[in-house]
Amino acid sequence: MTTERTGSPSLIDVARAAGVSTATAGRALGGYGQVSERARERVLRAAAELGYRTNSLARSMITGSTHTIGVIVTDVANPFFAMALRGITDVAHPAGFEVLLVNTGRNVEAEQRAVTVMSEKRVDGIIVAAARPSRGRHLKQTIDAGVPVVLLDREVSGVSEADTVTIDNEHAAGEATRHLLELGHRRIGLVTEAGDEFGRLRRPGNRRKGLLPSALRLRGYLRALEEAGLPVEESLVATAQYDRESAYEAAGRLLSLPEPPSAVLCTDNVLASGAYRAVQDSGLRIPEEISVVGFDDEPWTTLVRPALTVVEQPDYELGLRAGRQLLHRLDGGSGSAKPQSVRLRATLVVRDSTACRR
Amino acid sequence: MTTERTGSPSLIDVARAAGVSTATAGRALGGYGQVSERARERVLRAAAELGYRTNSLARSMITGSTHTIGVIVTDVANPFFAMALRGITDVAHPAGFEVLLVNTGRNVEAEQRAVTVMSEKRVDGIIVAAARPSRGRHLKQTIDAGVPVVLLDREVSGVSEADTVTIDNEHAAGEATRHLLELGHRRIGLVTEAGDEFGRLRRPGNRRKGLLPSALRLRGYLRALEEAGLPVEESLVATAQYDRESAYEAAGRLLSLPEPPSAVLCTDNVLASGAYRAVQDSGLRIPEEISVVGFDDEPWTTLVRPALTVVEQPDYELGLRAGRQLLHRLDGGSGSAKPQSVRLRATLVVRDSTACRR
DNA sequence: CTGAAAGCGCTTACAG
DNA sequence: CTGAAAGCGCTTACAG
Repeated sequence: MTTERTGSPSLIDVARAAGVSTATAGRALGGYGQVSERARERVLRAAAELGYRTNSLARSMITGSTHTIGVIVTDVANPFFAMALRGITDVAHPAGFEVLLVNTGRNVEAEQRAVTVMSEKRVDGIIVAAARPSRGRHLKQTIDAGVPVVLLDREVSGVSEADTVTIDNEHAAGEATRHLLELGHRRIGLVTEAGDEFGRLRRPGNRRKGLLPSALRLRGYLRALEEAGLPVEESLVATAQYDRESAYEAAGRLLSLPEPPSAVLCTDNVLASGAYRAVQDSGLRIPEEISVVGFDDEPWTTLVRPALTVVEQPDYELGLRAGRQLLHRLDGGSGSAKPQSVRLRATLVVRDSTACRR
Repeated sequence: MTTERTGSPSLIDVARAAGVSTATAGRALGGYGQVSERARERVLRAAAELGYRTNSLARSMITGSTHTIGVIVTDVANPFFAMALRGITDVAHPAGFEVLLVNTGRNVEAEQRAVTVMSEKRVDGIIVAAARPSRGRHLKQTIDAGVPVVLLDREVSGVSEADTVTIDNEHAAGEATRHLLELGHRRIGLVTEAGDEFGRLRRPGNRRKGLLPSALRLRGYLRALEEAGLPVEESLVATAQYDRESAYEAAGRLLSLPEPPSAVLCTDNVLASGAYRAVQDSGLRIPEEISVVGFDDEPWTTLVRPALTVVEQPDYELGLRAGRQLLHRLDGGSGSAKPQSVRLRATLVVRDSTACRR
């Protein structure tokens, strides 16, 4: 029976109108198999007249592919992820893939639910910026169930089968720290959300995966100090929640230390804006009295005075590469090839907020 | 025949393992209909053991709902849309809806394709920030085909059946202009991407829908000047492409006018950052020698010195309301109720970049 | 090149 | 509460 008024016209309706079988109509419309020019024309005309739209659900159920990739991030409103997301869509759309987006708000349960739902919706693959590098069982299961996963921005312990596209955070933070060391700074403060990893990181030989970017940056900072033969002082590592206000307070704590740092490094763009504000409010002159380094090259960093020295992350490219990685794997070519690991370099951009220690 | 090794286990496999019919297994797993406690337990256990994941495609094909909403924006990387998008996901996810995201890059053809694909994927509804307010046929067709559409941030001519969630741009720009007028400014420059609408807007009685926010802001500016009995000078309206560099140049043109403005209003956050930069580089002191007003309350506006006076748009709420609007319509309650039109107010936040004309 | 038939994996009356 | 059967709208061998 035909669904004439209930919903949208089906292939049956089109086939009937064109005077062919549904098989032929499907071939003409779907661009597969062989169809005579004459049949094709009649089908296309009928489809246009009826306002026919293919039902992708039915097609996907048969073909096994939805041409949809899942993208899971912790916060789309963070410029870093917003840019990465654009990188992903910019490679996905031209390739004929749609993006199913989930924002987890850094909640692992939300991430687990997202992965489940995406599996049920039969996405072809998933790109995920994991909320917690130590929680990866759901991702492992997803891969085992045959859904390719690309880890974005952060590796996850126990998910070694996934492709990985990250930034060399440890090296980047090291660069920034060395830059300050070369300027003569000996007491360098850090504003980070990974302060609680301090103890774990100090234990030597701790090379396991599963650290958030901020923790890796903390490690880069610590290593650079050690290599310079400087003592690491825990009071110089100020922990903040992941928001501007908390970073403001953390930076304030550094500045009011009995022996305050002569330079401050922030491990992230959100924290940097809060810390920069705190330094402004402290009345200290940048860079004469204190040097400041941020992470991520947001537009505002060149608008403030003095312009901020930053570690510039290739956020857009990160997304681009993750998208390509996934599409490549879906292409079948590399179907079950061994996981690829791409690590992009961040660049230190020296501007006016860093200067020699007076 | 069972798909035992080919793919993931199906309901048939679960039913067999649990010793019940697929109908019963489906009821137990899907949470619909009546199932005895005993049967439910056996089914759930079997499903867990097999690692069963429901196939949403099959379910959706029958139920007619995918629990997915399409979201179309011009640029996810723009903080304004990034925030709106988060508003949408924040209301969609808790309600059990996923978001299918398309970035059009302001390209109408991309938008048309997006709408088609989303229809074919049978999204339950679409939220769209249209690329061109004058091009709405594809949206109209979508609505006619039974897919609810909510217009975000911009109305589209000829799509009167859609719900609408916008900001009162004309009023907001008027407020900003009046603020400058009250400070004694008589020559107020505008940096906008809608400069080419200048002629059309000046013709009185032009009340048709289908103007981009920037054009509405231009209109608000023009009206405020007229109401103040001031002549409108075309040379004070500097047109820019939608990027920082172009805004930098446009602002530069204003400043090098024979008789330059004593105040500049920017109709958008991207343009504002470029214009602010141009003023900085001009050497003019803000606000002593020139006042500056921006749009959108980005974090950087309080980081620059002097802090920027801005029109603050409720970007997050815009997304939230659009999401709610759509979900409400999907709830059936308001199924075919007449279209709702929500207009949110933007707020003028006066800071240090505006002062009395000297 | 074309069509009849089977089948993708579910849900939904319907009868018991 | 349970199950056999029909059906959602397509694509895919298979035979002609």
